[in-house]
Amino acid sequence: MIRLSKRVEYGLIAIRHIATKPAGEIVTAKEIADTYGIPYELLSKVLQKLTKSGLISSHQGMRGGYALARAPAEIPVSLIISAIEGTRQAIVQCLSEGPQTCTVFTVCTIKSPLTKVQANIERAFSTMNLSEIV
Amino acid sequence: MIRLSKRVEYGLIAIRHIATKPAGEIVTAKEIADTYGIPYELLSKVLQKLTKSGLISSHQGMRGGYALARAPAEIPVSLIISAIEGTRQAIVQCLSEGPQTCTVFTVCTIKSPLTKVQANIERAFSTMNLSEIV
DNA sequence: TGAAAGTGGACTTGAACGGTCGTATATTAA
DNA sequence: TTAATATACGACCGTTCAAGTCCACTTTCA
Ligand code: SF4
Ligand code: SF4
Repeated sequence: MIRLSKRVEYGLIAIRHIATKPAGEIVTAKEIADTYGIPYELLSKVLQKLTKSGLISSHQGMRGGYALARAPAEIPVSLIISAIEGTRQAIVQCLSEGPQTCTVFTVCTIKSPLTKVQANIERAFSTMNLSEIV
Repeated sequence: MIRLSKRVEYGLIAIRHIATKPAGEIVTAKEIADTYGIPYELLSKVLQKLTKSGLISSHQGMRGGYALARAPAEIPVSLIISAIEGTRQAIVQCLSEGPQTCTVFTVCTIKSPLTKVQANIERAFSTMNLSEIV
């Protein structure tokens, strides 16, 4: 079906939470987890992925935590999704894992229209940035 | 992630195949399965669901098969998806299984923007009909 | 009557998701 | 220097679901 993973939802909630704070303020994973009732360990994983892709910056050690690495307007939702999902972010297999991975690719008659749908969805997510959902 | 199920893809391929035939011509599940290399039993289930929702008509017995029940322009892709997926066709849980099913619903800060995204996707699928993908 | 077709339920398998645990490492305050 | 607090990271577990398979039944027509 067409469903966002919980990780993506948690990531969106978390990065939005960070964005509501004064710029540069550091927020801990625990604070976010407690605020929204999200499993701490799972949220940590998500925040680490967002860190690795450069959307937020991490600060280890005591008094550490996370802060935005860019302005909210510079963070499209599409980047958040791809940071968390890695591959598997396309509506159909052949568009994310490659044509070879689908056994019916050569005779498939719907990949062309679905590619257009995919483009529409991508555009929807890339034109919406963090500042719009705060 | 955001992915169409294989059932939906098979359903789209199948119903498009039927639509390419002269109106009223009956096509067997076996013919479709053979043409596209789709597992026959799985395809049958999908066609049965499309039949139950009135998008195609079935004819049992020898020389039986399936035919379109409406004109292609009267079959939006959204109907095909909902016929096959039943529930679980929303981008987030709270929109398809109901608000109560999500443990963080009351404090969730992203459901409002995601509802808009959902509306966009629904519009994309409901404005595209079968005649456009043939 | 029998072959060809749809109907429908049960079942298996594998992968993915959500979640958890344990440990290592970095930083800072006392 | 040390203890507390925080991220980093990999391994692990249980459930659910998608995909596919199997089989028994019914309908229809030649
Ligand atoms: S080739 Fe067709 S069936 Fe295969 S993944 Fe792409 S759209 Fe789906
Ligand atoms: S309430 Fe928020 S977290 Fe829960 S399903 Fe809806 S969007 Fe996702």
